[in-house]
Amino acid sequence: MVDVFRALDDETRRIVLDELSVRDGQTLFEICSMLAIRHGLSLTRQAISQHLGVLESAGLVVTERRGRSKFHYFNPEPLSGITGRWPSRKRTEK
Amino acid sequence: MVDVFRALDDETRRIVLDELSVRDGQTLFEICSMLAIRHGLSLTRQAISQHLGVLESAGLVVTERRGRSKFHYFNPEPLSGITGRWPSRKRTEK
DNA sequence: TTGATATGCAAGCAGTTACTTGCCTATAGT
DNA sequence: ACTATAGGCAAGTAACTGCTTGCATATCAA
Repeated sequence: MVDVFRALDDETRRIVLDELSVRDGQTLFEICSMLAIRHGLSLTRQAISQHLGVLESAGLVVTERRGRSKFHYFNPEPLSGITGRWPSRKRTEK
Repeated sequence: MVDVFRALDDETRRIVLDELSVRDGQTLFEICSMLAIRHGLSLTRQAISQHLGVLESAGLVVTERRGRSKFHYFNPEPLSGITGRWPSRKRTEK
């Protein structure tokens, strides 16, 4: 089980979340193409697969397997634990 | 300049933010005592000083030096960049 | 079945991180 | 001036992280 904070401590993983938040439900190969073409990241498929594993372990990505493809979906719910830990006191609070 | 995500990827640093959000403006030695007594963390002063340096470099802590003491204040503003990057789509959005 | 596609597992390597140890600077009190 | 207090700098080390390479598994199409 990976911590949400650690999962977010990597620009590649953050970009993956960016991409999934734009187009959800992509496969590993689609994500590889996205990162290579649109972000100039020349990583191997395995490297990206490991990143997806970290994101999934942190609950930020949920997957669904159909046939030989695995679809990845962005789950923003764990992000609430971050700002929820240090609730920024509103100035309207007397 | 340290990334906010990296600064948060450490439980000790997160606890420091917890402590400062409860009692702001503590010195290095006060923070050391807090971590040791209330959290059972037996770290050296230098280790905690380095953590404070990371937090300050990320903008999460601002400091003010008076005499031989340095006071540390929690600045939650950089946290807005985290949830701001992946705005959780509200369900009221059609 | 044969071959191509989509993904998984695991070992190894280089760079980074957290922590310690040792020494140094600066301020305050006597 | 001397001592204690509060903090800073830097090198070294053990553990971890991101990435690659190589091989294996599973699904689909012919």
